[in-house]
Amino acid sequence: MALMGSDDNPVTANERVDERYDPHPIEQKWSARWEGDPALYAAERVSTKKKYYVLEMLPYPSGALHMGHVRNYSIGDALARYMWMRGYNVLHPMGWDAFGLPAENAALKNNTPPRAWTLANIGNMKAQMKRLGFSYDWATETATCLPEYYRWNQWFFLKMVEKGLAYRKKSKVNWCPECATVLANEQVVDGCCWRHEETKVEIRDLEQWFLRITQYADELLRDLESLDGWPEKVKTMQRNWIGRSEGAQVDFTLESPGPHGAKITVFTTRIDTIFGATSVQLAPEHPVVQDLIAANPEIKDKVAELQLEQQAAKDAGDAGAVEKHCVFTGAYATNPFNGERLPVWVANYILMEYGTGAIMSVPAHDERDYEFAKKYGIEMRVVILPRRTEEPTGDGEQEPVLPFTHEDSMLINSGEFNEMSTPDAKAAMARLAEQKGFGKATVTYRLKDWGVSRQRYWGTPIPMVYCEKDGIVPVPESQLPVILPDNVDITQTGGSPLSRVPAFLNTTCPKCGGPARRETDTMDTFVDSSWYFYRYTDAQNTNAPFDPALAAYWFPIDQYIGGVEHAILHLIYSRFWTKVMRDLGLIKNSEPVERLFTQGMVIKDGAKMSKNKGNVVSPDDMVAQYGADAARLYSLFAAPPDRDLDWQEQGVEGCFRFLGRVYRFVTKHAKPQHPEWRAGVPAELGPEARVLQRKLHQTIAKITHDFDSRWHFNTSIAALMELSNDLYAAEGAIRKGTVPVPLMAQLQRTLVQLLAPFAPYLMAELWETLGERGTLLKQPWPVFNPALAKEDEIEIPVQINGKLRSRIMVSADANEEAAKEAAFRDERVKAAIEGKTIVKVIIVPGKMVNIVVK
RNA sequence: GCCCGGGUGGCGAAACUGGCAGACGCACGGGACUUAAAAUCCCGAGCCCCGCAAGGGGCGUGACGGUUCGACUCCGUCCCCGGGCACCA
Repeated sequence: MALMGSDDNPVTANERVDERYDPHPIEQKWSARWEGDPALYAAERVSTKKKYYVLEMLPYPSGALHMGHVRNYSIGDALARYMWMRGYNVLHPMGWDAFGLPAENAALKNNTPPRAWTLANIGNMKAQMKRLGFSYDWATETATCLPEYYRWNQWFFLKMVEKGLAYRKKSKVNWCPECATVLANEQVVDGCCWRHEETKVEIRDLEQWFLRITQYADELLRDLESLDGWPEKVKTMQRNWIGRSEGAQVDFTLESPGPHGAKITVFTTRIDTIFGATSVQLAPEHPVVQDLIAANPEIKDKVAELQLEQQAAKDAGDAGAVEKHCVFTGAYATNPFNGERLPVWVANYILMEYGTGAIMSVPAHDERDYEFAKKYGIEMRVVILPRRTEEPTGDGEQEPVLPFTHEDSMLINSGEFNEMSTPDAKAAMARLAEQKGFGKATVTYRLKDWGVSRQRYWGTPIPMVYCEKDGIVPVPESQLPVILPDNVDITQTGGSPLSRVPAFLNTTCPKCGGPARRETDTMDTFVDSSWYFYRYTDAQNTNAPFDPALAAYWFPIDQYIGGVEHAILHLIYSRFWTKVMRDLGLIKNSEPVERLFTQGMVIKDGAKMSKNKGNVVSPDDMVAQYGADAARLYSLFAAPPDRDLDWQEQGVEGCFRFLGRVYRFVTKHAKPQHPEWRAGVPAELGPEARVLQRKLHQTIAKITHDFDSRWHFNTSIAALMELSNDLYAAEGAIRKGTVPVPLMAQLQRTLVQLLAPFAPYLMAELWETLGERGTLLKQPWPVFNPALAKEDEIEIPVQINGKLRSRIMVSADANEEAAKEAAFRDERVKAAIEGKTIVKVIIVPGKMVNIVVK
């Protein structure tokens, strides 16, 4: 055995002192071992342990992972590993959101069939994930494009048809010319397609399948209250999206009725102001407008113009900025509350999609109506006043500043309702309207039913058949899955590609056996991701989407991690689907996710990474250069997980260096053959050893606390760096032999365990170096001893008049008296208060002393 | 316009309940090792001023004001950046 330097003690130092940290052989070695042990990350089917379901949002298999994925999965993986070490039965699955348009686009571009393209991408990305060392149970892997999965989409769809939750209707839909398909409301952003930010969405009339999510609107809203583990921001976004608003509908009778009806139903949240209504306003697309045009053709062009203006405003995504224009139709309608005759107008600021597409205009008490009425010189009538809590100061009614819209008001000029408060009047007026049959209290939602038909190929076929004799007929459950055919020409545009596949299109009616056509639209891919996490609990099941008993065990998901961009789309559909499944009797839980974490974006050079900006960093490059551990470590170290992360390659290098330091320390100081290596740590330690022991216990406390509460892994890793720095600083003491071998062993073992959730490859290797067998993952998490973590002596600041003037050493549990004494004994303090009067001394034990002098 | 985040050294950040601002890392400077370099190890460092130096003083968490013995932290007014919502009756 060759000894190194002359002062190297053979008992304390190994020979591989200068060995360089090369992550690649280590990561390859462990990758191969883990690959050969499929049970390693498998959840126990039957277990006495507490369960923990940690889930990261499943990726779309676009071809390669990006840094956002690496960050997302590094957070989830650290948590999964930690929970394993805490002794939980952990489910940590992964899958693929494998249907969707990019596969068709790629097919057009490269002449590769969508299936082959998608499966190749999955293969590639799965290899990347394995290379990064994520602890997924691949036995539960799910790809939504496989018939084994999507048949259950079809099954759910049939159940929803049965329950009246899926229905077909003709309606105005959002059409993206680029995607050549329909979009859900949720997929339209500022009048443009969510995937094509430059492409304006067109409005088309189409027959579509809809899911009745509005039936659950109230519950979706109400249950947000119970989601304590969700970010407030996401809940607010969902609340806004659902947009519940309580109000009333009131029928205004038309003087000259047309074929579209004799009345105009308006929606208002302020029925209490109805005596102040001075006109009725219709959306340009309101059906009654057709009748009014027929009666008065002069307004036709103007209405068309208003409609165009409205569309332009929507496209611009800046609706509020567009000027209000209106046209008087010449018609009149009667206010049922006071029999008053009101002019009917068409206005460009009234939306057909919301409420009833008609309003009563109350210029004195509504900002928009006020703006419009001022412009057109329409009468304003004040019918509510601020409520006086005290006696009026003067006589005569005080005119409020218009528009006056406060809820805390009192009615005037409103007949029998005079002097009622706004809430009382709302209730009383709605009641009267209902009694007399011209209105009622209603609730309106912004949320619309979910249009799920897509005129695309690469998606789940909708399991319905059209028969000339029997009409729309569901495919019987026994005939599922309706297989998506291969070899479909998707190069032609216009219409669903499946409609050009006769073998698919032509079928027989399940009812009468006669010739029939299949539905050729496919489902929105958000259907796939609405319930995939249930499938993970029972991915191989061929008789049901999953075994209810397994779902009951694993659900709700304990921790879901993903990007905030899914705050409404995916996360609201998932909540809806869970409630439907509950009502189908499949599950007991009403919410899928207990705790939700939304991580920040990965930024580089001040912008989100994107091909356009050319600032993309490839995970493969990072792994090739620094190894998976360093890349993952950096993605957690550079910023707290909820904040945006600025990617700096030199930062990765810093993490790589840190891992190198840990590697070298352990390879140098591991002495598993030493007779005392496994002995207990002595109760009495010298000062140098004690410093290390204290730091160790403080570090365990810190990391444990970070996992259990804040998830500020950047500070966890910083604490581990501090521990490692202290170990290096103690090398002199180690050489002298003043750090007992059992403590050395404990220091290294614990450091490796604490780092294991963040850098699993190297820690597995070092665990072995330390002479340990067995999976690190299944070792119990280190326990800290508060007595050992406690400082004996601490330095505290002494301030004079709030300014730092000195620092003193006191015992950690020094009381006020002791701290005060020590402070006044200090030379610098003495000098600073010389000749001054002491007004007051503030002492916070263990923190500071402040002496106030004059 | 409304609702959330955020604004701290050259940079990423830390300070968890009002108690030493800048932990940890990057970049930088110096030293050790080396024929040399890389790698590694050690030391330094918010800014400004005084001093040859040891050291001393002042300023400092977007701006201004307030509360307090004491404010990155609490309150008020405002500015900037990011995100969400926005004619929703």
